[in-house]
Amino acid sequence: MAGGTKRLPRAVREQQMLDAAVEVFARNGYHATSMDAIAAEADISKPMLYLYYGSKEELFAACIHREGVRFVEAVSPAGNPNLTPREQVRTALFSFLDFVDKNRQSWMVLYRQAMTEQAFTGQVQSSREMLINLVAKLLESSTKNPDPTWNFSVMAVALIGAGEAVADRIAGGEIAVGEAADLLENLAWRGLRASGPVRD
Amino acid sequence: MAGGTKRLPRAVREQQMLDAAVEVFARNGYHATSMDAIAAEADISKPMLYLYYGSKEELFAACIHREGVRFVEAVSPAGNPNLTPREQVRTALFSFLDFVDKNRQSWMVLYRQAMTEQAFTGQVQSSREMLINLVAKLLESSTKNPDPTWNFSVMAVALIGAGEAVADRIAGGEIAVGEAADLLENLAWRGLRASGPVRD
Amino acid sequence: MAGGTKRLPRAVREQQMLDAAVEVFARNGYHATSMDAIAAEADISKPMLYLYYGSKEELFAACIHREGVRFVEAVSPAGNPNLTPREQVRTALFSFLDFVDKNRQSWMVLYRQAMTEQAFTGQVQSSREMLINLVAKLLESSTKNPDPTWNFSVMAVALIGAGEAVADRIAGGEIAVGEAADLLENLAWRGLRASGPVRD
Amino acid sequence: MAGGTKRLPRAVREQQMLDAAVEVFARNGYHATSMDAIAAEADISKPMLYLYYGSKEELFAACIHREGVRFVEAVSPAGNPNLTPREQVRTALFSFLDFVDKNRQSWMVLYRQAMTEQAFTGQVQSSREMLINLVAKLLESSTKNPDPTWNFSVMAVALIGAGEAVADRIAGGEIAVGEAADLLENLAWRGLRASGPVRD
DNA sequence: AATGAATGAGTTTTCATTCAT
DNA sequence: TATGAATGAAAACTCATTCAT
Repeated sequence: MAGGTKRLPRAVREQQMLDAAVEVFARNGYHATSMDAIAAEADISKPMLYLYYGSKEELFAACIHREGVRFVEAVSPAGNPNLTPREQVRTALFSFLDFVDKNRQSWMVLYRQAMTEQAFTGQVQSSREMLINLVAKLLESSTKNPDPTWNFSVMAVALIGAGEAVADRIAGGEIAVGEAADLLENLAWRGLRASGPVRD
Repeated sequence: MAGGTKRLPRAVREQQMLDAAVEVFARNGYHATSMDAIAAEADISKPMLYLYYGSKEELFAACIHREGVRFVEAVSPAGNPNLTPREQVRTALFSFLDFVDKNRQSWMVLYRQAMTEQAFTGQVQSSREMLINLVAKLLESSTKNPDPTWNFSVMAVALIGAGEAVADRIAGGEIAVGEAADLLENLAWRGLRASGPVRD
Repeated sequence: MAGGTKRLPRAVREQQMLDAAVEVFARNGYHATSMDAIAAEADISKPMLYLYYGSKEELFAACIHREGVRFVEAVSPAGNPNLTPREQVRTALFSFLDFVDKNRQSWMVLYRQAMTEQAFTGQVQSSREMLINLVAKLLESSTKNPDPTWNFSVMAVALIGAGEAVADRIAGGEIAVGEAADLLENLAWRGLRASGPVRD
Repeated sequence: MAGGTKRLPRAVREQQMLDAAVEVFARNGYHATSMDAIAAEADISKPMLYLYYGSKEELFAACIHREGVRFVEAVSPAGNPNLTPREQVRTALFSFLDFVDKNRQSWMVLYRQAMTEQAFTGQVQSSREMLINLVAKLLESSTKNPDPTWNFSVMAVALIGAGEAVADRIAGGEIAVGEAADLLENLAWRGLRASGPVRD
């Protein structure tokens, strides 16, 4: 009853729907979310959802697309070529974690849901792959005399895995962005020596 | 029809069922897996599943329990106190990644599925939390003059996140165990310097 | 296919469904009635039943509620205070038996089914208890110098039991309303002497 | 595990099974009772039930048969021709209500369950019909100058209905046998005048 | 005589999806 | 544009019943 029967321009409706969908998907997961629940959250009728997005799958795809774009927009400005690699890493790390902190639902949907749902891993994985390659390149370019046996790609996987794990804790409100960024930066640059000599 | 209609002793059937369940859950995820599909895979009738495990939820719980035990059994022997911390880490890393490599479905079920399913995160998260604390302790004890601002717990989260990400690639057959173990060990001990001086 | 595929307003469909449900419940009993059978009888799809009534239990509850209301509406006008007690009893008896005669399915559902189904005895028993108390009061108030050892409540139970048994025969088409009403009235007022001196 | 694997003579086993079946049927009703539950209660395996009784329906039939015989055996001695009709009624009433009081489960199964279950009403109804005819005869024979319009059969239905309703309360432990028998006897012989003149 | 093991057939319930207005 | 009404298809779960030992 709340929303009435307003005629809204397409663009507005689209956002309203995506907002609702992201909200509910983030809360309950893809499978446990029904179109009914999304329609209710958006305060519109179910046929509207189908009119605009065709199917649950497409709606979810639209969600991860929008949130993915937001994510990229938030993180990409970090690649400022005037900075040293370490500064670049630091900036990127911070904007990444900050985005997660401020857009917990985005993170949930993109990471927790999309990554797990067979039908969508592809979409997310490919973006992720790009990011990994990017980081791998960055690592390689910032390393003098690279050891030929050294696999930068795997290293990038590990670093990003570390980042995601930490991001997950941030999304859960368990740790703070600044602390996490420092720590990850140190881990990358110095390993566990960060806190003092490690006994070997 | 494939498997015939033998009368099997309870213990055997239990394993046969769990094998099938793990297989299908790993392939399709918890929600997308129907009891029918599991019964078909195990070449038995659905009521047997219910007779032995009571419900889909309990069946899945039995899966993660069995795989969890396997996992712990495979990894725990690593804690040999005669080794240096670094050797301990190296051994643990290797047995972890080796287990994942040889039990890809276990990893899928335990990590990808159980972690995502609202109803089961608890079970897995608590084990994970224990592991994280363990690693945090290990880090702390192996560090001289620990920086009081240093948060070993977050560091453990990051390292384990890195490990999980790498394990995921191993489960996907994309990278090799030995290489991955070296790399993670180095990351932990030396950061990115591993491959040579990093320009700052 | 028989009934066409019209879009009916909610209120109409509700009644159509209840009609079908009462029909089938009365015929087969609660347990032996499947939602499929009711849907078929109502010439609609099963999901509609769930959309409107939520569950088989709630659907049955809705049935006994509607029939209960009908019953009360049919019987309650009898309580006209201008009549003598005996006239009141006579009127009430007649409207009760007449209702049963004209709404056999209602009686079946309310009495035979609802009374027997563990989950619903409560609902019906409490109405019945009220009726019994009402009758007990009526008996007490219409009796001069009541014997203090006399248990009006048990008497009410007996009389209502007699009424129900007779109603059951009426619902079965075995006896006629007028005759039954006379007889019960006499039984209440005069016992078996009704037909002449009883040898002791 | 409790019962072990004793070899019992057929007759004993049969009773053991019927005891269990009556117990569970009385508690949960026919439909809500599973063969599993009965087997468990009897502490035997399900195939035994089928070996002895063929099907759930036949098992239930055996229950109502045995309980019906018990019932008749308990009540029939009442028909002592040396007694006056009123004494006969009094004796019969008492033995009936006493039986119900001491065999609540029998009553539950015979009256509440069997009467409601489509497939069994026949069996019980025919016994009931015989009883009704018996009472009708008794009424007729004990009445001088019977009013030709007087329907003794309906009167018998009413009286037995009253008796059943009261018996139900006795089975529920709500009222005592003696009181109930007195009351029903008075109701039959004197109507509500039992407690003093009724205002007309 | 007795049972552990096994299942076919059915039940309630849910959900993505589509008409008719 | 917008929706109330409606459903096909499938999922989880149960139960009476039987077979092989």
